[in-house]
Amino acid sequence: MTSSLSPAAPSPAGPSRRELNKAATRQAITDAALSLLRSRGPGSFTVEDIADAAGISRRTFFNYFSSTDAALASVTHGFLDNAIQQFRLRPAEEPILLSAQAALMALADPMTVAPLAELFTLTQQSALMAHSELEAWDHCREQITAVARERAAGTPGADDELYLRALAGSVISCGKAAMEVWFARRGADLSPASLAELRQLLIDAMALLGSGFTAVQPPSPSRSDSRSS
Amino acid sequence: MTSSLSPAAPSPAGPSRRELNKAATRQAITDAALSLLRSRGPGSFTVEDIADAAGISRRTFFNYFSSTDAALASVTHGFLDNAIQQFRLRPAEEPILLSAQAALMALADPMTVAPLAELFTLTQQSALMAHSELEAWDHCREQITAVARERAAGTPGADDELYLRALAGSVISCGKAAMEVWFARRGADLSPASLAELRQLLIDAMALLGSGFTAVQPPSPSRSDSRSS
DNA sequence: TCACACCCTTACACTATGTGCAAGTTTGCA
DNA sequence: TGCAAACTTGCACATAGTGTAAGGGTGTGA
Repeated sequence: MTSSLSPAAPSPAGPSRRELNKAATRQAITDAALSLLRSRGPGSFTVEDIADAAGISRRTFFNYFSSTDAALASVTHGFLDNAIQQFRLRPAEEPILLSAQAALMALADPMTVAPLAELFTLTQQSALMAHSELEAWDHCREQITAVARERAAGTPGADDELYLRALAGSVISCGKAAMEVWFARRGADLSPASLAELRQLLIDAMALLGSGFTAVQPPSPSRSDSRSS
Repeated sequence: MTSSLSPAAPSPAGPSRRELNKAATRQAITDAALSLLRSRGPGSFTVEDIADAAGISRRTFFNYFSSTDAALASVTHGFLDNAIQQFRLRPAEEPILLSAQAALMALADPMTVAPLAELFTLTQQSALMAHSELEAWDHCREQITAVARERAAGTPGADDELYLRALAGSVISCGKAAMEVWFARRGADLSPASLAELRQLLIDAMALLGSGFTAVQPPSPSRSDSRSS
């Protein structure tokens, strides 16, 4: 774990050696966990297996993650933290649903989605959505609530907790629903056509939410037209 | 655990002795768990403590629940199963949001809400929503999805998975949001006024969802008016 | 360059979780 | 009554998760 390169840190005052080491260890752990998930399937390897594969002690594993579940869920966490970051970048005046849609669009690229897609397929498409997986989504929900709350400080009508929480929760649920449907339809297919379908599903989901789920009865051709690429 | 009453089962062909015993044991476990939660606070008692308090062996505990968390979450599970039951009773033609609202109304009575309210307050108002707690809500989401799917078999427009999952997830999120806000405002207050507020919050939450969260800008007096009893 | 303080890793010990198994007990049924 | 199925229990064991103290790498100031 201790790469002894030239001791001088480069001039661009980046993260310190300690931070780099920690990040590398963290990455080594999740890589090892994913590798074991690929080779043995879910639930058939232990913390010690991961620690051995990552070249660290069992105790150190627990300094980074509280369980094998949590190590795997770091993939989801990374994805969703990314989403939050994109979400924060949106202008404060923009309607929240549009911000969410835009943030999600920014994530529908192969590099970002690939780890999550693989995780989903390897864990049997959310058959038994792991505990930590649910926690990751819930954590994201809280983040969105917080951002919405900040924005609402200026907006007169959107100031109550019910509105904020209900909206944030619904956004998360719809985003999750879109990804689940996509995984169910396409598996780990990351082709441009498949990613276009994912984007369309995310747009459709946000549209459903924005319309109060009333756009059902009329079979309007502009609704969920995701099947035709 | 073995109450030796008259061996003859009563004529009203109710549940068998075995089922009664199992139900009693299950209840004894959750009672013991709740009691320990009250007296010691969350995270400060073990499975063995619960088993001792319930008068069963540690091994038997695990025949009923997979963790202390799960034992406590049975409260939430009971509440939500009740909700699903009410939900199923609604006519199939009724819009899902109305069905959800009606089902939730039926649960806003003291006897039904009390256990959940106590659990919430004892676990610091969802500060660290336990793993199993999240699972309970997720399970309920799946149930609602299933019911909606059955209904959609007849309806032409609502047949796709995205619609079903997004809607069910949003309904759950909004219901959860309403309860969270209520707990935050009222704690374990079960007075008629408090329960009326809960009902209003649930109605408001479903209304928000039904309107696509657009009823924000105009400060219409009919919106979230829950503060005035 | 050295020395010191700090952070991180690790081994060890220990409690708690969760499960398989086999024996004992209760319940259902003929 | 007697048997079969279901339930409980004790035991053993692998794994999870945490406190602690010792050792090694890292930042910093003299």
